[in-house]
Amino acid sequence: MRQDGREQDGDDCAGGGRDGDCTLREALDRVGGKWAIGILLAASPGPVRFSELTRQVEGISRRMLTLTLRNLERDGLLHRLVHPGVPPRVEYRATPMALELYEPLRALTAWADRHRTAISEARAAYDRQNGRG
Amino acid sequence: MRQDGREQDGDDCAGGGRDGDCTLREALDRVGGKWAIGILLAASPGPVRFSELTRQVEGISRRMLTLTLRNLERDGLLHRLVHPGVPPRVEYRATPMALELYEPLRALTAWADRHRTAISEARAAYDRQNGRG
DNA sequence: CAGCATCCCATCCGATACTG
DNA sequence: CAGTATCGGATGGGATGCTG
Repeated sequence: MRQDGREQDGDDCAGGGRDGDCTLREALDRVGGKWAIGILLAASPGPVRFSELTRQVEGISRRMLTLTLRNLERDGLLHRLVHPGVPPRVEYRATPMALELYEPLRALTAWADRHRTAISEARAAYDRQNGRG
Repeated sequence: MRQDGREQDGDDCAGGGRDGDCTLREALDRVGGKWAIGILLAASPGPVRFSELTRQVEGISRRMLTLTLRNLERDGLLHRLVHPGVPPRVEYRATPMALELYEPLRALTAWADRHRTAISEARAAYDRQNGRG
């Protein structure tokens, strides 16, 4: 039931034919979830604590924050550092590998930015053509 | 119930705080699904027919192919051209906007490629530390 | 050939209550 | 503070049968 989001390393990842498609899937699986990006961006400037993340990543539940953090940690995108004591204090820090994600993601953002209105209009046109209910 | 994958244009898209996060979400929502990339890559070199796609995008079902094609068409990433006659003949062609996606996706692929083994090892280490069952 | 309709399961994700 | 445990709804996606 994979509630922990853990997958086998021996992924099938055959789904495309063209080379690099599989590699792309790997990247998207890491970053495509609802919260991963928000967390990584929040952790990029410097280490953040759990409670900071619940505030900075708006709308996230403690459950999804925990699950996503664990996955990012597992993939080596975040380091988790526990400062012993009471109250507990845990810091998450983006790894260099995670910081390198910034560039590719900026490229994607730029694309979305360039075409935002075109996409919006395409949708409107499509929905007008067909029914939207 | 959204079986057609249609979402409102007025997305909440608040989930991050940092600017550009929302824009990034929009892009990922378009391209993050299991099949969108494979289809777009297959359609990039030139127009493809439905049946070609069922072969080139390995593992896809007719259902998911249809759904994903409709979504890509709705977002203006594919043009659908029906040649009347019997048997039916439908061509899908990537739009210029879709072709521009190639660059950002290549950046992501390059990232995944650079760090593939690092990620794999991070996972193995994590799973060794904690239990993998 | 190019779909659509239906059924069903797996996973994602949110809400909530509890804990060291 | 930083989680874990449990439940339940929403969504993604596969299998299959039917149709113009």
